[in-house]
Amino acid sequence: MPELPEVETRVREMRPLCVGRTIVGVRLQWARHVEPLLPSEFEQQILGQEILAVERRAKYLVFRLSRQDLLIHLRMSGDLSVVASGTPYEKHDHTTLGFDNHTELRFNDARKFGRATLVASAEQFTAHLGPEPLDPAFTAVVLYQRLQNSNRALKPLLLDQTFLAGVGNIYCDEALFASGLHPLRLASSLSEQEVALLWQNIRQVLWDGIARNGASIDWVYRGGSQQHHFAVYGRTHQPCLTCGTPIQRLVVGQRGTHICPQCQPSG
DNA sequence: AGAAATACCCGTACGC
DNA sequence: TGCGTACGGGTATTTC
Repeated sequence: MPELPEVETRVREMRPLCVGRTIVGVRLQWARHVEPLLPSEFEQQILGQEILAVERRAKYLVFRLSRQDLLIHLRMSGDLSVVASGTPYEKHDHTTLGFDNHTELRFNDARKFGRATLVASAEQFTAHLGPEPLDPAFTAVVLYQRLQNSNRALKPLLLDQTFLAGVGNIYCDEALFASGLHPLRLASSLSEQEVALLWQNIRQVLWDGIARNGASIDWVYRGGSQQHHFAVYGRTHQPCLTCGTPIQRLVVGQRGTHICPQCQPSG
């Protein structure tokens, strides 16, 4: 369940392993990974291009290539790694890019939700997305104005990538809890004070996630400890860390939602 | 037009 | 044990 912090973690991990590499080989095991291009088109276009930079926009990893941009979205279960050429393939290694130094970038994606999109311009491709929550330009005032313009419930709005880019279900629940806001509150009903708190907490939970290298959650089924450091997400029926009230799970906009009914009054 | 619901996937957890 | 089923999650697409 990579959200902004998990994607940012991968960006930082991939950057030193990918920048400066030239793509000399392609292996596609799942054609739809590269839609809307056909595998043959994808391969023909990407071969020979050098990776100039690795960046992030929303939940996309952006690989700046010689002539194009490659955007990788991990969706639910995707993960990236760079391994030595010849390393045996893992079960769900669907897309592999071979580099000029005997290493390979492997896109493992158990649920096949991810995408590797080759485009002329990442900016154009992501133009419809909302502001970056960690960008200095994203101020509390900007958030307040955007919330004022909406009649929707708070949570579905925060998850709408055209409203705000990079926040997913987990960090959304965490930010709302930290702000004492009920997920069904009407966006435009928030006071300036409430928005200021929400703005601060959105950024805080994201920064915290990045600081922990996105390792707070067992996202992509990496074996071992399933420990996480969240206050409400995944803590249904467990006591609220603030007041002890059992955490409730409800469904908001089709999404599992975790709240403390005491700390996040619906009224 | 805008908002809500559905489709896309499959590993996992659960019930019988 | 093994089979069947519900569930989750981000976003493009479809429906309301």
